[in-house]
Amino acid sequence: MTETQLTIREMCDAYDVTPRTLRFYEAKELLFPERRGQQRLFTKRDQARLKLILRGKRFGFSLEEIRQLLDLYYVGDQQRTQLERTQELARKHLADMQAQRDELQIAIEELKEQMTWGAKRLAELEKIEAQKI
Amino acid sequence: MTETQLTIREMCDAYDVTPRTLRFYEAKELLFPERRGQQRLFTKRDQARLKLILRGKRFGFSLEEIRQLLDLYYVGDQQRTQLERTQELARKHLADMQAQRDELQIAIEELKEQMTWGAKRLAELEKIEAQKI
DNA sequence: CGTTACGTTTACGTTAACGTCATGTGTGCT
DNA sequence: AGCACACATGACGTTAACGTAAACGTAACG
Repeated sequence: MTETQLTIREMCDAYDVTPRTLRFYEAKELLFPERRGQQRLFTKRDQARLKLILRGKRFGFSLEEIRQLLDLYYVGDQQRTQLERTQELARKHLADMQAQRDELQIAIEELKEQMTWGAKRLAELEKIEAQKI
Repeated sequence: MTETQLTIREMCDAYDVTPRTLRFYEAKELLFPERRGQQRLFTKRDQARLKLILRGKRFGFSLEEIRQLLDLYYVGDQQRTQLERTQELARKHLADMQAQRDELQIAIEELKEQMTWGAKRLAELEKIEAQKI
């Protein structure tokens, strides 16, 4: 049975990060590993959070932004005003992400065009080289 | 007729960047403004490049990555090997961007789910508050 | 019992991408 | 001529997100 608690090394291997990074995230209150003596033990919750952190980073969100968003996934027993604030924040991020996706789609198509153009140029160059021989 | 050459200030106003940023991009060889005496004059080409730079940044690419990609849009008269190298680089970036888009789509859907869940919680809390009154 | 492996804290170093400040120069207006 | 003003060039400062090194604890292994 796969242990639900991971040591720092197992965590690093599993998610391809360094120990320094995990300690840094803990210091920034993004993760809250438990302790066995001095050792850190990363729970399922920490693992889920780390996945979200890494994903957020790939989308260009700062750690501070991510920290606030993480609350959304672990609401549990919040006050009403806090919950409303979190929802509002989420709305903004959602809009951000949708805009980013749309713009990304456009950029992808443009890049594809440029590449087919480049491919044509290459084909021409090869023809010319073939003639030289 | 809208002048095709922009001064640094016009450029800043048009694209919402600071002079420092434009000089920095020039130092990093991302832009190549001409000179009238000492003054910089940003050509159409520089403006197009700046748009691509800003877009690249929004997608989380580093300036160095962007610099290399910009070549793709200004191939003109490259050598064959250089052109091939550029195409290869573009393929990787394209794959990157597509993966990013797909992952982004998934994250968007997940976030939406969390938000409807949060909305339900909010509705419950409001019911309870209404009863208290 | 020494040492090897893994973990900890503390502190200083590093890189990217600019911001900020001091100082100098050319340009047009009055 | 005098002056403001936009722009130029260094040079140093700043922030985020870690890297790296020093100095120490502890558990297992031969």
